[in-house]
Amino acid sequence: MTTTDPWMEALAADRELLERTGTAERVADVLRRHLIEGRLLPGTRLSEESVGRALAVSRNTLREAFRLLVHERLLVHEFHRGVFVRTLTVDDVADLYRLRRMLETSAVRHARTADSETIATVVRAVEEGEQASLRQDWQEVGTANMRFHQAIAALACSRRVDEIMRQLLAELRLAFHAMSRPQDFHGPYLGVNRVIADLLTAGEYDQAERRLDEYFDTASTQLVRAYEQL
Amino acid sequence: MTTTDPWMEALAADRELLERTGTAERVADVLRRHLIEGRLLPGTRLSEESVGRALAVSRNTLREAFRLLVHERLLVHEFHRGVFVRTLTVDDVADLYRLRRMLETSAVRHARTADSETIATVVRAVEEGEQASLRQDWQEVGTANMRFHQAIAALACSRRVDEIMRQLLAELRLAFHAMSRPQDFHGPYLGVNRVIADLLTAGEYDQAERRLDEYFDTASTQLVRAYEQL
DNA sequence: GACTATTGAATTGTTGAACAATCCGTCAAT
DNA sequence: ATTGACGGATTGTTCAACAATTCAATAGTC
Repeated sequence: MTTTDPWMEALAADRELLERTGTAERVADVLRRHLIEGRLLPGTRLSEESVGRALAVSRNTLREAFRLLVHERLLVHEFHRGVFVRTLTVDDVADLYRLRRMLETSAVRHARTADSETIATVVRAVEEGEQASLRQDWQEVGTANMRFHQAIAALACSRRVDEIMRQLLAELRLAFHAMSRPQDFHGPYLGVNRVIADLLTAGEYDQAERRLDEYFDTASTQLVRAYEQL
Repeated sequence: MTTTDPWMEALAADRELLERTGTAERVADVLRRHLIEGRLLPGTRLSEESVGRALAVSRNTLREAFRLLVHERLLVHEFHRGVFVRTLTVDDVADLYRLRRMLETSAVRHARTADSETIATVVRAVEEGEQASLRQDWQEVGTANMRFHQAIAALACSRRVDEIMRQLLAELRLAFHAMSRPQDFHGPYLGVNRVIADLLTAGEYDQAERRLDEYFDTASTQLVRAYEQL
């Protein structure tokens, strides 16, 4: 009876949903949220004692959480000095955009193999951005823009690409928060996003890729330029 | 006097060379080497007590090392059960090849901006593979092939791409070690590698990219096919 | 015999304390 | 202003303890 039951496989697919998680992971989640929301300025030192006391976890558990975030490049670790909120260099920002361009344009190129629901997610992100723009909710415009690009990367249908993209965007937020008017780097691209989404639904993948590539030309130089003046 | 001395900058560039490293990192290095060299069969459980005793480190330090390797997907962590050497599924192998194809073809496309030394590294990897093939040293043929693809990815001139590629290839080795005759998956591609390298030195980037894409068509289906029969 | 419940040993999860190693600011000396 | 020594504070690492959980073996039930 325990052979290949058709329903059992459906259950097994949801196996990962009930993955229990330890304290270190949860601590890392909390810190990660604070980091990507810009509550901690780059360069800030996170002392084991104070953070541990604030979250009521032991130093050992906290250090495990720190390791995770260091591996995700949100924190940097200096031996015998502690962990600090990462401060991205101009080279880092340029590098992040290089990687983004590679992943996203490749994803669009392989979009013809993606199912319609995946493309619908892209469209939805654009719509949410447009509505947020009408409300003049620039904060939400920014996160909708992030979701748009996450959705673009998802066209590759690869768990690993999704994961890399998640990390990449989290890291990029460190750069955005360091600047004075982050809105300027999301609002102007609403139109391009719409065009790309429409091209995707129309099946014009080559054109979508070209538009995306042009977007990166302007967006990356703009951000790098702005980031250069510390 | 401590202003912008021309030599001081040269020194500062070598700053990263003296990064001291803690015990956890070194433990992770040791375990990583054993993992990618196939000394531990996938599915093997690494008990904190025995590994800690073997390496003479405390449980806490060992757990920090485990976290790093879990983050690199070389180990998997099951709550209250321990860490195990990862066993890749067929989907994992397919996903790894999807990501490789994206990164490597994109890297080749942007190869025109890479300096000649970076391309020379590709050629060198091919030559080392060819010489190892003459010696019938199939082990070395395999690692030379890995170096070739690492060098291809390096054409993107991105620290992050290099890092992702390193992890990706380490993960792939888990799949190779699980198979009976790993040689079959490196040797046949020596010719293609040579062709791609020659096209790169000749500046024929589009053709190089097309050849690489074709390589992935055959290589990925071959490996997935072989991996399906457990 | 097949299935379920219970028990207990073994392992992991987490904490707290301890000590060594190192960093950093301070102050004195030159 | 530079150097050197001192001392407090922080991190690096280990150890011991206990709670939580798994796993295998046992016994019990139909």
